[in-house]
Order: sequence, then structure tokens, then C-alpha cells
Amino acid sequence: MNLTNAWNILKDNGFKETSKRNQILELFANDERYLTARDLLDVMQKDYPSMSYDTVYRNLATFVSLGILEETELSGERHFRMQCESDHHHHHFICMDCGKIKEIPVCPMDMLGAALPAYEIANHKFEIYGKCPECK
Amino acid sequence: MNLTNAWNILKDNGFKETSKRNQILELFANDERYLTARDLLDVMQKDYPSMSYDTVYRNLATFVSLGILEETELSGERHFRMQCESDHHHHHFICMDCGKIKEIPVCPMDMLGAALPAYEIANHKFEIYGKCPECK
DNA sequence: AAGGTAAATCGTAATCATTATTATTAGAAA
DNA sequence: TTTCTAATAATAATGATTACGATTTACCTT
Repeated sequence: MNLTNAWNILKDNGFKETSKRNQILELFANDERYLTARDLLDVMQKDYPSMSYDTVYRNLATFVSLGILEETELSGERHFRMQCESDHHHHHFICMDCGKIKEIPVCPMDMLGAALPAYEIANHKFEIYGKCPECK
Repeated sequence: MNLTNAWNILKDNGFKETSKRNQILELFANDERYLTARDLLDVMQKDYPSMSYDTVYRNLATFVSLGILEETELSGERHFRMQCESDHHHHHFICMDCGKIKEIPVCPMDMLGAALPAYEIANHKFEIYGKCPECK
């Protein structure tokens, strides 16, 4: 996902182009790490001192619902990052030091074909945590 | 994990036997679902109207650190349940309706033997969410 | 270009889960 | 029983997130 794609999706769904929205998206486009609402606010208040939490959270919710951002919960806080480009389902290794991620092409659900008959599976979560080569 | 085991561990580590502690453990022993701090408090305040959050959270932290309870994050809230009896590493299916769990004997890390060389893996999370046969 | 309208934002307060603080109570060892 | 210390109660503080009324802005229409 890049800036252009994101704006196409937003426009298609009737969302207006605002400078705040654009800067939030730019921050994600230039950062492969997972970021919190506070991370965003801290950076953005340099350019827009009046930026409020409401604006940040409202836009994050919009972006997630449109599939522009993906979200996960790390140590009790919601974290966001650009939706991956790769078109096939995958999971993530997340570095607990620098926050960078690495795609894991394997999905454990592939092995569980008939392991849960009678169960209705809605979704699943698989994440690996540790240190990336640079941080080790 | 059962009550007796839990108390053995607590005693071995110098923790005192109190009625609050015992009731918290009994609630977990009789409920296979994941519970929140609020779930516990709501039930326990019937017997102990003066029960406070501090007591609940402090004991939850103790129990988790001693391996009596296990913890996971579900929709932004910390949830707890008795540590499973099974001695070998596994994961969980969690019913989003009734909260009951089912053990999944497969671990995706088994498939990732040399998939992450140079990475230091600290831990991982694999959970499946959906509806159990009774709730479907 | 000007005006109208709904969306977006601001400023701030409220809420919810969790943690911290201080005084008091209660296990359990001597 | 006395004493020591862990455990608890009551309450306040914190931090993330959500809500709300007032204001501003994007953008559509004329």
C-alpha cells in the first residue's frame, strides 16, 4: 500500500482530502514500523500544534476499516502500520527493539485443514516477537 | 492446574493463604473461560463487598508470574484463565460467544525451523477465534 | 468566484482499564 | 499471645481511548 493507492480508496469512498489525513498517511508510508496514536501525535504536533487525539483516532479507524492500515495489539496498546503490499496471506515477525517487521510466508491455518470440524473459524492471529539481526 | 497444585506453588514461594486468594483461584478452577479483572470483581463482590481492584490485579500478576494462570489480550482487555494441564506446548481456539477454549496441539513454530536465521526469537502468539459447536 | 452543506477538525471532558499510595488488617512464626 | 510482614481496602492517579459541542474546511453547486 502506498500513498496513491490509499487516496484512491479514500476518494472512492467519499472521503475528503485534508492535510491532516495526508500527513498521517505520509508518516505511515515512510515508516515500516508499527506506530501508536501517541507516536503519530508527537510527530504531527510539530507541524500542526493543534492536532487532537480525536482526529488521529478517527482517521486511524477510517483507514483500518478501508484496509489501508493494519492493526495489532502490542503490550496493551493499539499499533498501526501500512497494509502490506504482498497479495498473499502471511504473518509477521516483529522486532521488540526497533519495531521493524519481517513477513512470514507461512500460515499455521494451512496445517489445520480438518482439525476443527464443527467449529466456525472467524479469524486467527500469529505473530513472532524477538530481535531482528540489526538489534541483536 | 488445580487448586491443590496452585496452593503448593504459592506456599513454596512464601505466599500466605488468604480467603480472597482462595476464592480467586476457585473461580478459575471452576471456569474454563478467559476472565477479565472486572469479571472476577463482579462475582467476588457478592461474597466480599469490600474487594478492591488492587487485590484482584495484584493476585492476577502473582499467579501469572508463578505460572498458575495464563494471560492473553482479547479486544483490548487482559484476560486470564488457569494454566492448562497438558504438559506439552500448544495453542488455543477461543469461542467469541461463550469464551470456552479448545486446545490446538499444533505449533506453527515447528514449521519455521531455519526460516528466521539471524533473528532472535523471544516468543510467539497463535490463537484462533470463532464459534464453538455449541454456539454455532 | 461565492455560497451552502456536510464532513472534518479542535478543544476539552468523560470513560475505561490499570496502577499507585497510604493506612489498616490479618497470616503465621516465635 | 505478641510481633513482624504480607495482604488488603479505599481511594486517587495515570494513560489510552472515546465522546461531544463548537468551529472550520473541503468541495459541490450555482
